[in-house]
Amino acid sequence: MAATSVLSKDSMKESLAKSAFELFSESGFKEVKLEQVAARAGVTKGSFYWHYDSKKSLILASCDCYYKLWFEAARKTVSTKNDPLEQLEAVIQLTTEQCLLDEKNRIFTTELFSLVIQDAEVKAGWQCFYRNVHRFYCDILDRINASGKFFIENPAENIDWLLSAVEGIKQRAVIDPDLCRAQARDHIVRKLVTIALGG
Amino acid sequence: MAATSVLSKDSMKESLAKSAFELFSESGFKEVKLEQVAARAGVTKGSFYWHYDSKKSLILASCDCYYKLWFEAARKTVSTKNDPLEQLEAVIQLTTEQCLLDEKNRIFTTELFSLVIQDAEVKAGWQCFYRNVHRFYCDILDRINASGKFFIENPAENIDWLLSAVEGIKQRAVIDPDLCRAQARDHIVRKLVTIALGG
DNA sequence: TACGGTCCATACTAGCGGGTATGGAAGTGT
DNA sequence: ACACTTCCATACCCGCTAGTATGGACCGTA
Repeated sequence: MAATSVLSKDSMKESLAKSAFELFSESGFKEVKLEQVAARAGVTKGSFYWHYDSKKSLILASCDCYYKLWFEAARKTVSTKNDPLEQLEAVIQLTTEQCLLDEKNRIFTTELFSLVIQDAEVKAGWQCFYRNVHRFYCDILDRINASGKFFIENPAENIDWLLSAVEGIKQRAVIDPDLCRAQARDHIVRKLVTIALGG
Repeated sequence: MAATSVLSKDSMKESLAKSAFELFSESGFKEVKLEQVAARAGVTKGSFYWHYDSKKSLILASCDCYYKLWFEAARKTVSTKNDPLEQLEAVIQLTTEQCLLDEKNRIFTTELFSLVIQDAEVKAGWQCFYRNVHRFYCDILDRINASGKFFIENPAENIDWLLSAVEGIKQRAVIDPDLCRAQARDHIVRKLVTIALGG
């Protein structure tokens, strides 16, 4: 197998996953047809099956795509600050914006939760992602503790409450347009920071 | 139309809605087929269409079923206590148990959220239900305030955070079996009460 | 030049499930 | 006794889509 072939194969496989992720984020897993996914990637359904053996494999790939994007954005956001407290605020701000303003994010995660309940593999993937996100936040709290400015007693539990609140906000945002106002957003971010710090 | 016919008609229509609600709570909206719903209610698919004109009507009816059951359980729970603070604790306890122990509840609501995003009618129904739940909790807080024992500054906002946290817990419970331990449950209930009281 | 692997398109199958057409049994009003 | 309504069953249609069968173009290799 030549090097170019390898690249071509992987790139099309990833392109299909990315196309799927985008479409799933607009209409959900069941609504999106394989032909649409293939078309967006520039191939046909027949070719799709050369790269994936089923729709479910594609769904799993699109989840990985989402997980990867989350960490890319989060790490990038963190890297813009030096102070760990500012890092926490920045990541919470990022997460809040995603919940409140990015409807596609909401659609994808909501659909994902349905699947998590129904499918063991999807559940395992989500479980892994959730643990990593949890650790990501905890690391920031640990750095805050190390800085000596604050002392956070139960970082892990605070983060659990933070993540719970975030999911709740995501759902409220679906039916409550007022949450998207800049003022409400800032208020939410401040409240979430308080939760993370154990207040 | 005779009285017996009226009763029979409404009873079968409700029976179909109830059967649908139960099946949806086990496998989700898309998975459940109209034939299953009809069979559980003791009729066939053809008969189903005499009572409902589409699967979507059935879904809406099953949602109403859920909403009704929630308020029945909540009101019953509240009626067992006189002290509004105890009422609050009891309802939060009830809600938590539903989130943590009742998998069917989780499945139904998770599926419901997917639909809320996709369908305007389902969304409107959920919006109405959410408002009523919100008011239900706020009324309890108002009674607590009236009792003079506590003073809760922002009842409405506290309840928003309470409901957000509850939804987050529901999701965490899917992947975290530890939450179902009695000890963890009590801890969560205490924390939620604190949130409701504005702590 | 012959061969085998890669990647893709075209055309097709299969079966599932929402919805319909139709008829019939039982009860009701006159 | 007659028509009429209500409620249900049987049998059927039809659209849709995941997945398959097949063949061909291209590329590296011997």
